[in-house]
Amino acid sequence: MEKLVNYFGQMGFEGDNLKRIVDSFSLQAFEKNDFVVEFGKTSKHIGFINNGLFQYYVLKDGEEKTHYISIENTWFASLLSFISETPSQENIRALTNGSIYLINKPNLKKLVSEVPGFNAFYIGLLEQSICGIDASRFDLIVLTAEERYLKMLTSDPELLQQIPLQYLASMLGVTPRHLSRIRNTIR
Amino acid sequence: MEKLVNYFGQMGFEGDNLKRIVDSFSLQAFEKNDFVVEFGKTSKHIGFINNGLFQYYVLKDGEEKTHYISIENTWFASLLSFISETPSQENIRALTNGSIYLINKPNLKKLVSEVPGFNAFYIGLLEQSICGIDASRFDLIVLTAEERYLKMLTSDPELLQQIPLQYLASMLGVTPRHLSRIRNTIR
DNA sequence: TGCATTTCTGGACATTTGTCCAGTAGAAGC
DNA sequence: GCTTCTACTGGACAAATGTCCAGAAATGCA
Repeated sequence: MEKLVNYFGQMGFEGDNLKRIVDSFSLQAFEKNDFVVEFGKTSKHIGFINNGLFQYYVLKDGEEKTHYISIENTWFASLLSFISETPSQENIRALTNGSIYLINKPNLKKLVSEVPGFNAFYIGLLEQSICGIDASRFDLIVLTAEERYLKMLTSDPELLQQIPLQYLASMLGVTPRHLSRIRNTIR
Repeated sequence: MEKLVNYFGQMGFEGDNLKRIVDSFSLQAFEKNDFVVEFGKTSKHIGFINNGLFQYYVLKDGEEKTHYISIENTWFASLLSFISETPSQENIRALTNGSIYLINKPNLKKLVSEVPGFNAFYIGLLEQSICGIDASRFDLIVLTAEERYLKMLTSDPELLQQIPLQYLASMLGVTPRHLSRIRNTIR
């Protein structure tokens, strides 16, 4: 649980509170192609990624539409399903072997109401998530696929190196054929 | 402040707590074309819309790109700017005369930390916002403009009736010319 | 009511993006 | 070392979407 201790330590928790928080998570391993969240099932956990790459996607007319990929040291959630306790509209799958520190909703709620400061931490986490998702939504409307690609080149270079271009194309909202054209014109 | 009293009453607040909450807001009127939030300035408030239509947009190459429109009885915010206290990337403007109950951040924080239950309310509001924004982002990647239009027809009929099609086209990510084609093929 | 302004539609053509596919290169397994 | 699989590129053509624009319809205002 080392990463988790470090993370919450940096967030200002210590002693019994830190232990209480860390003990509420459990580390689960996933092999390449394992599902973490499956379409139609309600997601009961959120988590902090210890290592690995996880692909969020939906099947449409038999095709995978990737809308997000998370990497290590970031939070992981099928937000809509977890928050509203409804069946997930998406699949989340391990693209590599990896592991995630998971926590379920009852335990999360307990931390929020019982551990001093955790409530402020959770509000901060929600606010950060909103900023990230809102900015991403903003870019989808305001920027072209080429501009989004250029933005990723500078803002997420480590992600770009790790994931196959076909997934990236899907995230950008274009076909692999077209991403190839975009990459070609940039050179 | 009637709408606000009703709203927070339905949320389970009463007596002194309800009064304390409502008194933290102030009603501000806007005339058509007034700016509520201006590009480059940090947004200091969030609010609850008493009445009116408010357009969120950005100027790109001299053109307005509308990414959202809020209507009465919903919450209003330039989220990224308000939360992260950075200059707004967007303009928000009144499309009609209207008014908004506004609250600033210090007052909001006080309510969160001092009024019993407000903290849970605020977490719920953030969670609801995340669900809405995430679903919208999801649709932008997974659905075509035509599918998004059909979805709005059933999910937001009142909004469709109120806003000019040019703004709707922009929200859907197409030109007015193309929205006209979409509407034509649907008939 | 009538004029001015804004909004909406759709034609003609240009550009962008997708589809289908074949070829190459590199990685993985035996 | 050879085969097999997967990822990536780019050609040729098709389909979707944008640009420019003019006329029609709707709306606001005097």
